[in-house]
Amino acid sequence: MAHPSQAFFAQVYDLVCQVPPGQVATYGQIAHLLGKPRAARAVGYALAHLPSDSRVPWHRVVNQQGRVSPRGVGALPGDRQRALLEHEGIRFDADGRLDLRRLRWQGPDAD
DNA sequence: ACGGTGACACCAG
DNA sequence: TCTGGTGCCACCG
Repeated sequence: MAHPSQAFFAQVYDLVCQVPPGQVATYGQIAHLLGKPRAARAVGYALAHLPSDSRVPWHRVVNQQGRVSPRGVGALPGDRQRALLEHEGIRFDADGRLDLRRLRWQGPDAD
């Protein structure tokens, strides 16, 4: 919370914290739930700046294709996200995609 | 105030 | 389906 300037970040974190293990949300979905359907990119920006010691389940947020977004250039971090998800029982196909239709979080009202 | 940047989404070929 | 272009939003010098 805190300074109004960081209000958006706080809202993103609070919402992502509500995504239960074994389920996932998309950047656009988070933006929609925050009342800003066009802010998907900003959601990604917020998660990208999350401190490493954070308890926010950032790995449960994937892109609309159901794949973990490549970070940076050489980037192994994507593998880390995938590993965390697989640890929660989520399966990936040969193309590195998960079944969004089956795993997508239904929103704060659903849980 | 302004322009560049990024873990995106959407649409046209 | 995949790829490239475009729009969008918040943040940072």
